[in-house]
Parts: sequence; structure tokens; C-alpha cells
Amino acid sequence: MDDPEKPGGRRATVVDVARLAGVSAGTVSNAINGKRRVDAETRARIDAAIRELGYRPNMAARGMRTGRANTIALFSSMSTAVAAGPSKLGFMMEIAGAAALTALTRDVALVLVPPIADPEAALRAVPLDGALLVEPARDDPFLPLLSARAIPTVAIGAAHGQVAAHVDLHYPETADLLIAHLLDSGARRFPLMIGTSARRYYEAFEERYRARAAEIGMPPHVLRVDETRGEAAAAEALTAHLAAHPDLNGVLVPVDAQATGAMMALQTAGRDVPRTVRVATRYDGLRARSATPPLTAVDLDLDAVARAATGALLDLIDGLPVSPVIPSPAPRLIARASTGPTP
Amino acid sequence: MDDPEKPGGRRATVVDVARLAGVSAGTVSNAINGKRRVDAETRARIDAAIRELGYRPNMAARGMRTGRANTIALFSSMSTAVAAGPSKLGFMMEIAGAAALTALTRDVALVLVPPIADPEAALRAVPLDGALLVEPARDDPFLPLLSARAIPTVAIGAAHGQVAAHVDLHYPETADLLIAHLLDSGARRFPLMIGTSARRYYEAFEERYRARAAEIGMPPHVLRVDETRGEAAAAEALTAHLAAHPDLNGVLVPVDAQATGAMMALQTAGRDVPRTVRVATRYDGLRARSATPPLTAVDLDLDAVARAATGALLDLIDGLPVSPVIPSPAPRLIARASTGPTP
DNA sequence: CCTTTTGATTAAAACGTTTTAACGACAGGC
DNA sequence: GCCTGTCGTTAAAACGTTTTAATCAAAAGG
Repeated sequence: MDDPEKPGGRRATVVDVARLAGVSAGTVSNAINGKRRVDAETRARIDAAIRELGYRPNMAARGMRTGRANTIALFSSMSTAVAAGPSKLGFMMEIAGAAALTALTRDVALVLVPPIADPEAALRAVPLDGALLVEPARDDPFLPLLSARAIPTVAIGAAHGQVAAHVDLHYPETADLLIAHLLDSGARRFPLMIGTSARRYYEAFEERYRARAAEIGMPPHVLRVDETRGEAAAAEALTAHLAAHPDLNGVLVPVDAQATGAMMALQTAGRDVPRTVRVATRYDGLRARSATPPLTAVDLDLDAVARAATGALLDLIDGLPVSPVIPSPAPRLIARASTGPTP
Repeated sequence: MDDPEKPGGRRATVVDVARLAGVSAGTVSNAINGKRRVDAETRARIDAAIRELGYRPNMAARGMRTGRANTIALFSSMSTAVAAGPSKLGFMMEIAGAAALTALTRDVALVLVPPIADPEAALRAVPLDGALLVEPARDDPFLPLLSARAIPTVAIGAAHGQVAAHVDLHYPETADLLIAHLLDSGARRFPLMIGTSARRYYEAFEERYRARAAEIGMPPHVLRVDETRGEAAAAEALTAHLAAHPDLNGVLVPVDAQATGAMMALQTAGRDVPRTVRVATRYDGLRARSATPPLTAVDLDLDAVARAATGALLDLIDGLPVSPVIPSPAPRLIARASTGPTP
């Protein structure tokens, strides 16, 4: 089983296999990747030779010939500050795990590209067949590089029209779900806190929030808080808002790190969650689950999302048709203590 | 700046550059990776040609010639069950981020290999120059594959002698630190809860625990709990132990997911943490920080650990001498409310 | 002034695979 | 019995680098 070395010390190559099977190198190649028909009997001889020599194809050589690298990258475009802490890391990594797994089942490796000072370095290091982008901001540094190199790209959850396809994360529906639940749980006056970077997801939340607020006659307050400054900035912002609007009885904070920041502000202000203030967030990660009280959030089924995105990207690379917006499971509300008595 | 295409539509190659610079392909190669001396003036011409054509080397071709893939892999050998939940994910991912970053600064990409049913698939997909293994168990499925392929491997925090080098995670010192702190905070009778898999880190904790218990005359109780069953199993186990030993006033639970499970058990048993029972864990992740009360833990400086491991692996690949045990920062106790009044 | 050494360069080989064009054998249709 | 395909196979070309061995010019040494 472990006989990867030829007597000569060299690793077995396709011509070694060919020689042993009494056949040409081209036929071995065809037998291996089944592009052309090859006689069943010769194929058997070739398989035997492969096993005997412990042959494994040299991927670099194959890649050079085919132009394929069998590699896709997952780019985390969030700012270094956020990524450094465990803030959005959970989101990224839930996706990374599932994406790596589905890629591997199609014999493709997933390389991780964390936020990096010099984005070109990432593309210099390794050849890529495609890229996965998680909720890219409008000014994402990787996007121009990827499109300049004509690397097929699939975005997860957002696109400003710059990518071939993106999987739908249902931003408006998610916003509606959370807003409706806040209203149901008795919140009548609640601000929306979002980040300052240009993300589709913030835009969608703001749009739905303003629309619904107008419908029910709630004065809208949108708090834009620098998400790179994490919990602390969120706490400060909400504290300031509380001073100006003491009558608030809810908060909608989609970014989980900001949500826990908001909770801190509420606690130091002596507000009781959920009795006097309801809090809801978006990403149902460890952060939301382990807050006190646990936060109402939305199950986005990131596992399924990652699988869909990866599958679509691989199809795109293979030249198969891919719908520009890839469907994903509908978001599902997870009601927790932060918006009322737990069921 | 973006002119990656030759008029012909092809991407520029080394011979295109050579032609434009009026020089041979070999010289261009030498100019690029500086193996041989090349005249300053010709080098300037070559650089100009490279810029003009937007030339970027074809990594697959280079890899075929040199045998290098410019790729290392991070293997997460923990069981799928644990990895699926966010349990040990934080640990893994803190390392993944830092490792990917340091690898990129040396023009190497990091590929992520999650636990997978068929470990061979991971190695089939992509050529690897080396591998990083996070706290491998004694029967880690990847180890035999890696050594059969003679892939340089560095373990993080543990080794049963099967790898060339490993970075020291200071298991005994960490155990001593936590045990001493529990004693300082007034705990006199506390069990140790560890997982059931064969990990160096469990062994070290058990050894130190038993030694110290013997010194101070505390009856040792080691609870082995299946870590793949997460919080729930830990809660059950501690509940059972509480029934048999109601006099306990502390718990040492290095695995963070089990620590929060233990907290649940204590809460439902009506125990007050930290007043009547002190709790301490090892990994200072989101989980420990956001528990109520927050858990005393140990700062392992995983960022530095990952940098050290990655650097050593790359050195190993480059044939540089690497010490078999790579030093890393000493562990530092982070006292939190779970072991006494917060400072 | 001849011989050696050195330094910069080059042409060609090599890396291991896939693809192309060509080939022979064999079958079917007339 | 001849033309046409079809099928399986092959030899050779191609992919884009790096490396090797050779070449040439200039400098150094006597």
C-alpha cells in the first residue's frame, strides 16, 4: 500500500505506469481521467500497474497542461480590526469549513485568504481557479484584482453587480423577519444600528427599517457605527442614543458584535432586557447564543449557503451555466430571551 | 497597470518578456528569482518588460519544474461532531487566520482541511509542501498518510513522536497554573474533566492534577467525558459526579465546551459560581469570555503560536535546521469571575 | 602576449502531464 | 471487394518554467 517510490528513488510517473502496463502514456492519461474511451481490458491492466507502482498523478504537471489549479480561495474582506478579534470570525469560519468540505469532495482545495495589507500577495502566491467572497463591501480590495485576472468569482450574500453570481442571503426578508418580531414582542420605538462600511446588507436593513417605520408611524433612527471598533463603539453609540431618546423599548442590531455592545450599554443604563428593551440581531453565532440573556437571531443556514456557493463556483469554473443569483434556504427566526419570555 | 493579456490573447510568458527585453528566457528566470547574478542594466530592461507586459509567472509551471507547490495545509483532526458545532472551531480558526497570514508573507498559500470522511481525498486534491497539525490525537488519521508521503509536518501543541517538530503549548505549566489558581481561590476538592480521546494534552493535565492532588492530600477524581458529545455530555457527567460528591467546591475543565456544559450542570444543581464552586478552563475563546459568569482561562497567545509553527514549517520545507520543539510564549492566567471576585 | 579565471549570457534539456493528429484494425453497407 | 466509419491506440507536440552545460567576452595573472 505504501510503495510510492520506484526502485530508482523517483516517484512513479505516467510513463512508468505505461511501460508496466505495456501501453502508451496517452492511454494511461485517458484511462485515468476518462476523457476518451479505453478498452476495458487495457484499463484493468493500467489500474493494476497504478496500484503496483503506487502511482499518484503529479498535480503541478497536470495543472500546467490543463491550466487548472484545482484550487479556490475564500477571501475574507472584512477589516483587519474586526477579523483580529473573534467578532465576524465565526461567520467566516462556519462558511470556510463547509466550503472546504464540498470543495474537497470535488477534488479542489480551499485556500484561506485573511485580510492582508497587500492583497496582491495573496494572488501572487498561488494559482486560483476561482474565488469566494463573503459579503464584500462596495470598495472591496480584492474585487478589482479578481476581475482584472478574469478569475471566476461567487459572492456570498451580496453583490454590487461586480461578480458573475452570488448566493442570496435574503437581506430584506431577514430584516422583515426581525422587525416584525420586535413589533410582535411589544417594541414600539427602536433604532437600527448598522456599520459604516458600504455593504449591501446594511442598505437592505436600512431600507426595510425605514419602510416599516413609515408604515407604522415610528420615527426612524439609524445609528451608523464603525464596525471595526467592535463592541465598545456600539456601546458608546447606544449610550448616546439612550440619552437623547430615553423612551426606546427595543434595538435592532444586525452585527452580532455590535449587538453585544448594545447589551452592555443597556445594562449599564439600568435597562432590563427583555422586560423594558427588546434586542434582536442577525447572525446566530456563539456570540448571540451565549449572551445574557441569549439574543434573538436568525438562522441563515450558513452550511447550506456555503455548499451552494461552492457548488456554483465549481460549476462556473467548469463552464456550466450558473444562475446569477443562487437560491439558498429561507431565513428562520430563532426567538430567544432577549425579545421576550422564552417559549 | 491592468494589461495582463498579450495582443494575441495569451497571457504573457517568460519568453515574451525575454523577447521584449532582448534577452534569453533563462536570464529572465534568473532575474526574477535571483539564483544567479545578472547585470544591473539587463535586469532593469527585464523589469521594464515585465511591467509593460504585465507578466506574472505561471505557478503551475514553476511548481512542476521545482517540485514545490507553494502550499501548506492546516489539518483539523478533531472529530466532525466537535468541529460541526462552534466548539473547538474558535481554537482552530484563531490559528488558521494567523497561519494563513504568515504563510502569505512568504508567498505560500494555506489550504484548509476540515475533518473529512476520506482523508486521502484531501491529499489527492492538491500538492502540498507541508502540513500543520493542530493538537493531533495519538490515532490521528492524517499522520500516517503524511509520513508515507514524506510531507514535512509540524504539530501544534502535541506530538507523540511522529512529527519532525512541534511547537510547545506548555501543557504541564498550563495545568499547574490553573490548579494553583483554583487552590488560591479557595477550592479544596475539585475534579478534573477531560475528553476520552488520546491526546497529549489530556495526559499532561491528568498527570499534573494527580501529582498536585497527592501533594495536598486531595482525593483525585478524573472524569473522562466523550468530547464529541459537547456540552450536554459534560453537563450529565458533572451532574452525576455532584450527586456522589456533593462536597466539591471547584471544577477544572480544560475543554471550553465541556466547561460551559459543567456550568449548566452547576446552575441546575443550584450551586453558585464562584461563591460555592470555582470553575476554570484552558482555552480563552469567545466561549469562556461570554459565559456567565465569565470563565477564568489561560491566554495561550495562539497568534504567536501559529506564527511560530508556520515559520518553522516553512523553514523545514526550505531545508533549514529546525529545532524539534519550537518555543512559544509562556501561558498567562486570566483570572475572571468564575474563580472569585473580579479584581 | 599568452593563459586562466571570472562573469554574464544562452541554447537546449528537463519536469510530467494532456492533447492532437495520425494510424491500423475491424465492422458494416453497398 | 471496395469505400466509410468507428474504435482503440500511439507518437509527438505542447504547456511555461528552471536548470544544465556550453559559449563568449573581458579581466586578471604571469
